[in-house]
Amino acid sequence: MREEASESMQDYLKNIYLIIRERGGSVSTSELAKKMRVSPPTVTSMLVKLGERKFVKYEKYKGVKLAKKGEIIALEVLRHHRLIETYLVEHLDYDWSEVHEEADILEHHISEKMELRIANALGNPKFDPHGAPIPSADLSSIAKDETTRLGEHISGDIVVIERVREREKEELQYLARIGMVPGKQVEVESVAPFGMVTLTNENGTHSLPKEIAMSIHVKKI
Amino acid sequence: MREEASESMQDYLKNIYLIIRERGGSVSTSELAKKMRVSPPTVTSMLVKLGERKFVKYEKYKGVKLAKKGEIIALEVLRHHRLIETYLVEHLDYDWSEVHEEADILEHHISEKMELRIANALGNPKFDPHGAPIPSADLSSIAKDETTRLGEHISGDIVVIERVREREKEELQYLARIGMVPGKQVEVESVAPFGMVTLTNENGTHSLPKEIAMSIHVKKI
DNA sequence: TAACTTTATTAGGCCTGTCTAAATATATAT
DNA sequence: ATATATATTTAGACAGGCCTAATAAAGTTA
Ligand SMILES: [Mn+2]
Ligand SMILES: [Mn+2]
Ligand SMILES: [Mn+2]
Ligand SMILES: [Mn+2]
Repeated sequence: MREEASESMQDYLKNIYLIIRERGGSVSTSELAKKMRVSPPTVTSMLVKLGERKFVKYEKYKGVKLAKKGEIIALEVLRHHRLIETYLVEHLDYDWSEVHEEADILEHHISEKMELRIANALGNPKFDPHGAPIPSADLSSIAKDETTRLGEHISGDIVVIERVREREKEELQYLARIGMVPGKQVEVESVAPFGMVTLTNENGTHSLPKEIAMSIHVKKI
Repeated sequence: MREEASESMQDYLKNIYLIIRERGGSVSTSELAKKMRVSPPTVTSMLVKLGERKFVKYEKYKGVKLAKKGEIIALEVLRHHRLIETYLVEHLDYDWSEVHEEADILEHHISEKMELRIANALGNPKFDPHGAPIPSADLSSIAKDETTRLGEHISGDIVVIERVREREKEELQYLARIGMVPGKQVEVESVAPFGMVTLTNENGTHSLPKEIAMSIHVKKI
């Protein structure tokens, strides 16, 4: 399946999937251009091509959504990505915060056999080291998101971190350093009106910009 | 270094290196075209490009050799290839005979960090599962070949297999099945004039075409 | 709704790696 | 040494993925 789409197409499909999964609706040319670090005309011409090949539903000036074929490819690439990240952390001594780049390349190049061997070596995990759900081997399912965002919580809430979304490596390293990683418990101390959240965890008290707090998924306890 | 050459260039350089290491001299257009499964004009234009970028020394109608820059890239890619093959066998339950394709792709896509982590996980091996030498981390050295070819030996010689060169997967699987793998001892029973060698190992007696016997490197004991 | 701003598409071009067909250089055989 | 065969290069084309500049559509504001 994935071999039907070039590496570049696979990345477009994956990114369309990720944007829509996070916030629904459809994806605009400029949004995709920004995420893929490519010019808008490049996106337009790729969307035309992906549309012709029935990977996406694209209507001029109206944004793009995935067609079934495209969603399957997106899930396949995402499964590879998240399995690779997990493998690098569990078996090759990578840090949580530094696996992304490597996985972003290798996701397109491992065989189905290697995917299987990696998944087996890991015991078929359902989540990657950031807490992101790994699509099932048959690509039929991916864990539903039942979390809230740390940035939505109010003073006094006590939560457990379930997931930290992809961000710049330095940001992730900082969060790791202050103990804001999946599995840790955090209490919301205060929420300032100008977008700063103060939190306490086992490491002490820390303040984070709301944007960062919104990229941390949690469950209230 | 390797990032200066495209994936395709890396493969040309690697294959030029492999041909010259095996038999010296220079490499012809048609030879390379055959090895790379590409048309001769494609090779010509690539050689011109590699020459302009000082990766090779190429003279029209006279074949190609590697320049220093090109040799370093070839060694780097080869190190990746052989480390990956070793890793797949040692840690991901691949069979000796089925690692080649995977490594042929991944060799271009792993980072220097991953190379290092893989090498460490393996204890910095000097040889891959086929017995081929792995270039050193600084690419300054690669084990000298001190073996003879099984196909050169005469009746009565007793040898140990040191290396089995890359061939079709099915051929390697057959050799594995009859116990012709690195580390095993073999006695040459007879050498027929029409190019058939008969051998005895712990599995019994087997005949191999001379061409195959020539791709098995051994040391006489 | 008219003017202006923002977003998206069209037009045209470039580079890489590949191909086939035609031309030419080199090697081989009579 | 000439003719023939083989190997190689040149010429010209194409698809993929990207770009900038120009144009046009959609959205926003007055
Ligand atoms: Mn990618
Ligand atoms: Mn897969
Ligand atoms: Mn390769
Ligand atoms: Mn390397």
